[in-house]
Amino acid sequence: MGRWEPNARGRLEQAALALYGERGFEQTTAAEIAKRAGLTERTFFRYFADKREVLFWGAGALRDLLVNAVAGAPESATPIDAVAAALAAVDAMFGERRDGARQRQRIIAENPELQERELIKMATLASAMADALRRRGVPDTAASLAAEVGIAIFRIAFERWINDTDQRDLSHFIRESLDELKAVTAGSASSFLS
Amino acid sequence: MGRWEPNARGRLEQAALALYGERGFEQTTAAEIAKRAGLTERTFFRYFADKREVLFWGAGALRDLLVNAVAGAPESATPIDAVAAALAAVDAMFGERRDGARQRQRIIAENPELQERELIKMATLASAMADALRRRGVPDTAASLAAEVGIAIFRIAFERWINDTDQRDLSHFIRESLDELKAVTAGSASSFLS
DNA sequence: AGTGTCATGTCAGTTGCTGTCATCAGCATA
DNA sequence: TATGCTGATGACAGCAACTGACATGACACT
Repeated sequence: MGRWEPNARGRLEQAALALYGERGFEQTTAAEIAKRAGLTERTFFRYFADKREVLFWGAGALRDLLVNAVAGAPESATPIDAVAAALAAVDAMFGERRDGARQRQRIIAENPELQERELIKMATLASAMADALRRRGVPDTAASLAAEVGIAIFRIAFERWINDTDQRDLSHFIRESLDELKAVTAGSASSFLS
Repeated sequence: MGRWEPNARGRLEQAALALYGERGFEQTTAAEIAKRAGLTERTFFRYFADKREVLFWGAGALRDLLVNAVAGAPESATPIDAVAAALAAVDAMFGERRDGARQRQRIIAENPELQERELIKMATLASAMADALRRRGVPDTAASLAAEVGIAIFRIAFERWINDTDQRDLSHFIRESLDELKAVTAGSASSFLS
């Protein structure tokens, strides 16, 4: 066997998740995480840009998934169609592990710094989807709007899914939110600005 | 005159904005800000919870403005109507000082930590508006959606306004985005989830 | 054997932020 | 006038998040 135990990153991640869950995010120091993983604090920061990033480094893969789904939607699909297809793809990928998602979300919900990081990751996803829509020829503003609205739907659907006591899956809530959105925006609107 | 120069908070804010503008946010230390304001670092942190908050502490007033506008919208107004009215109120309040807004936005755009803080402030606004809508009797999901979508519209309209070279005012872009949203969501949609 | 690479360790330093106690003008009240 | 309280600030010590610089030693390749 090699000089070092294998999978340093994975050990750090596991140790961090365990400690964040036990004591909470703020009450956990980087040195403690490293120690539990059998490494040093310095090495922790070589793998993760900061303490928060442990919970979010998977966002890159999620972004690729969304972008590919948007790009791969049929030519005939409207912007919202393409976004809806992308969200459905997310369900297919992460839909099973609701318990893990719950645990992670509980940790995030307890700490404002983590919520900030989550929001900027979501914004990154929206931005990437908007770019993908523009590559499909969708005009600038429409692309931004469809992507941003799609992420809003995802956030709301995800929250409801996490807190759902039945076994309804994520795409159920996505569909529900999407329909409700259409109902909400169909109203008169903008009359106060004219 | 008193023992202390008056308006410590204002002096700190002014010093911070100046330094953030000159050297950038990261390159400015809390001690430097305090020194320029004729105070100590400790006092800086008594007025502002952290370095970032200097740029965002006005958000409380903005929240009140939005909430009051939503609450004060006529009974007949749909959720989106109420949200649109609230955004129009923001334009009336902050619409004139575009140059200040530009400067502030430039500083934020250059630093991810500041973007995170901006996003959580926006999320707070959305949440407050959603609550205000619920108090009007709007159902749960619809309230969240209308508020979240309203903030998305605001963000996009604000960005376009900041970068606009003509003299079109903020409400112009809000109206534009709102109409575009209606067009975008009116499409078929959700067919991929059925 | 020699040489370079790569993951990790070690150490020292900066900065954001916090807790705690001291100071001292101004005000009230006796 | 004396006394005591209050509220804003300073002074100081300390922790924890990160960063830069350099050292180490197993492994691979030649």
